[in-house]
Amino acid sequence: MGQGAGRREPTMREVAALAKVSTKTVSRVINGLPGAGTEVTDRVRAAARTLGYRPDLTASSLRRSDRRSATIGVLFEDLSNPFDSALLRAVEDRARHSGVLVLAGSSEDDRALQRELLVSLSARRVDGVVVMAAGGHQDALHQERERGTPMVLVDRPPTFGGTDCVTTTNRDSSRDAVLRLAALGHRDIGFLGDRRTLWTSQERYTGYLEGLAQAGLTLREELVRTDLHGDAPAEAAARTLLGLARPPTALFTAQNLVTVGAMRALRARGEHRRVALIGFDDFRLADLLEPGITVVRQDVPGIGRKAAELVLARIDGDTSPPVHAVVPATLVRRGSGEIPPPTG
Amino acid sequence: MGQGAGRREPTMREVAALAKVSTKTVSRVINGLPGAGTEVTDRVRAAARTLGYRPDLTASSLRRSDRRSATIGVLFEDLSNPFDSALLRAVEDRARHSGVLVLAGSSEDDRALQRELLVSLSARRVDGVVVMAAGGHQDALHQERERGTPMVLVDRPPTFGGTDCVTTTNRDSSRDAVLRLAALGHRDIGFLGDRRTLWTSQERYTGYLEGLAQAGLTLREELVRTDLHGDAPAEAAARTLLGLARPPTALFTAQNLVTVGAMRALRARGEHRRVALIGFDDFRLADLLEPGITVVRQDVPGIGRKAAELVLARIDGDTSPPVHAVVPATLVRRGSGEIPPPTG
DNA sequence: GTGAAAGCGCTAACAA
DNA sequence: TTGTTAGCGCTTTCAC
Repeated sequence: MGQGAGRREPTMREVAALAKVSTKTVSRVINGLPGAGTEVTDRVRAAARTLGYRPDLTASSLRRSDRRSATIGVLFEDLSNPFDSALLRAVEDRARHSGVLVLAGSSEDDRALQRELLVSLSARRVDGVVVMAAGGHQDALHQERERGTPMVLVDRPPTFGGTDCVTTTNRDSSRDAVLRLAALGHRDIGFLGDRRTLWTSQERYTGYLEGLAQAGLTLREELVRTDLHGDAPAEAAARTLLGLARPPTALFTAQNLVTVGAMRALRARGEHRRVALIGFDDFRLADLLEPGITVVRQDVPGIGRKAAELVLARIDGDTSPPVHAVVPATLVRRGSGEIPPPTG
Repeated sequence: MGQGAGRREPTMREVAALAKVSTKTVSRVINGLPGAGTEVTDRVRAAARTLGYRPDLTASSLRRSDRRSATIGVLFEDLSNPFDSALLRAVEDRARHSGVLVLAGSSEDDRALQRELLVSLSARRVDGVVVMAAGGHQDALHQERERGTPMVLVDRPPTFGGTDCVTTTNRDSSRDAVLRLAALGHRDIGFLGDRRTLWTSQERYTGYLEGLAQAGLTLREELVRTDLHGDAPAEAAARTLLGLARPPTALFTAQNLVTVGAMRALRARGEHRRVALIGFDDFRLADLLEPGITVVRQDVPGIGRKAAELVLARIDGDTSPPVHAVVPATLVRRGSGEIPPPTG
C-alpha cells in the first residue's frame, strides 16, 4: 500500500453524476438544506457513500458568503507550558462545541515569531484568534485587529483599544497573599518576580506593594528581585535574599517557575519549614511537597472558556463594546503560606 | 472601532488593477516565481503594500496542482496533559520549520470523538496527521489511512499495516527498571499500571515480567494492579498493596499519574523513605520531592520531532517502507529507586 | 516577460 | 423540487 500523498478525493460533481442530479442538489443534501425530495436525497446519500465522498470545507468556505473557515488561531507563548496547554485545552473544548477547530502555535514570547505566525494564520483565513501577547510593543497584534480580525487577548491585556481580553485577579490576589503573610506576623516579606516587561509581573508586584502598604509595612527594596526568567535565576536570587543579614521571613513568588526556584533555594538551605512561601500559579504536586506549597490558583479552564466564548461571539457578529473579563483566582492553603515568623 | 467579522481582504485582482498588470503577474511576484521584470515587480509590491494585500492560502491551495494546505492535524488524547503538550510542541516546531501549521485536537481516548475530529480535519484538507490512537479498534484510523492520508502514530503503534509510528522503549526500559530494583536486593516488587487496553501498559507490564524472570524472581500476582486510571485509583491500589501481610518492598509504577498516586499512598503511610519506587514517565518537580523520584524518562521532544519528520516526508512523496521508530528512554536516578530492601 | 482563458470544488442567485 | 449560470481567489495552461 502506498505511503504517498494518496489518491484524489471524490468531488461533489462525481457524486452528482452518479446520483444523476445537479451538483446544487448534492450540495443541498450534504448541507442538510431544505428543498430536496426524499427519493433524491436517498440517491445522493447512496452515491456519496459509494464514492466515499467527503465535503471540502476550504472550497465551500471560499464560495460561501460568510467565508467562515470554522477555524480559529491560538497563539500562546509555549504550548508545552502547563498553563498554556491547559488554556489551549479549554479553548479547544469550547470551540469544538461550536464546530470550530484550533490552529495552534507557540510564539516563544518573540514578537517577530508572533508576527510571522499571525501572518500564517491569516493566510489560512482563520475566523479569529486568541492570543497571549508577546512582551513589548503589540503593533503586530494591533494591526491585525485593525484589519478586522476578531481577537481576544488572554493573560495580558492589549495596549490598544477595541479588543476583548481575559485576565485573572493578578493584583488583588497578590495583595491578599501578602496581607495573609503579614497577618501571620511577617514583617520582612521578599518578592521574586519574572520579567518586568510582562504585564502580569507588574500587576503582581503592584499587588505586593499594596499589600505591604495596607499592612503598614515599609518596602525593603533589597528584598525585591525581578526579571527572573526560569527557575535557575530565581533560585540564585532566593539564595541571595536568604543570605542577607536581615533575611526575609516570608517570600511571595510571582510566577510558577520562580516559585520552583525559591523552593530549591529554601531546600538547599534547609529552611523550607522555617520561611513562609506563597506562589502565584498552581502546579502539579504542590501538595506532595513538604510542606505543601500555598499558591494563588488561576481558574485556567474558566479563562480559556471565556476567551473562546468571546472570540466566537465576535465572529458571530457581536458588536457590543469590548470586554475585559477578569476571572477570579483563589488562594489554596497547603502549609508553606501558613508558616509564622520565628518568635523573638 | 468595529468588533465584528471585519472588512473584506483585498484580492489579487485588486492588486493587479492598481499595479496595472494581470493577476498572473501578481501571482508570480507574490510567490517569488521567475519571469517578472524588476520594474513590474516593484509596482506590484507597492500596490500590494498599499492595499495591505495578504495571499489567501486556501484559495491558492484549491487551485494548485499539489493541493497542499501546509497544515497537518495533530490528534492526541489530551492536549493539557504534560506528555501530550510536550509532544505537540515538538511536532509544532518541526512543522513550522517547513512552513506547516498544526490543527490540534484532543480525542479524550474516545473513538467516536477521534473519528469525528478526523472528519473535521479531512474537511479542512490537512496534508497529513499525527495521531495518538485511542484505545480499542483503530478502524477509523485505518480507513483514513486507506484513503491515502499520510499518517504517523505516536506512543502506540497501529494495529494495521502500511503506517509509520514512533514509540519509546517501553518494554526494555521497564525491564531494566525492575532489574535495577532486583539488583538492590528487592524480591517483592509490585506493579501498578493503568488501563490494560493501552498498548504502552501492556508493553510495560511485559517488561516487568521479563525483569522478574531475568532476575530469577517469581511473580506474585497479588502485587500486580492494573486498570488504574488517574492518581486516585492508583493511590487506593498502592495502599492495598502496602497493607498486605507481605507487602512489596519496591514498586514499579507504569505511568505518570499512577506514580503520583503511589507517592501519595507511600507518604500517607510514612513509608516513602522505606519503599523503593521507580516510575515510568518523568514529571516536573520529581527532583524536589523527598526522596527524589527515580523515573524512566522518555525523549518526548525526540519522539515529536521524529513523528513530524516522518509525516512531512510522506507528504513530500516519500514512498519507502513504513517505519516503526523507537526512541530510547533513559533511567533518571533521583533516590526513590535506590532505596534498598529492609535488612533481615 | 506578460497576459487571457479556463477551472480547482463549491455555493449564491436566479430560473424553470 | 430541481437545475443553470456565474464566480469565490487563486494558479494552470498556453498564447503572445
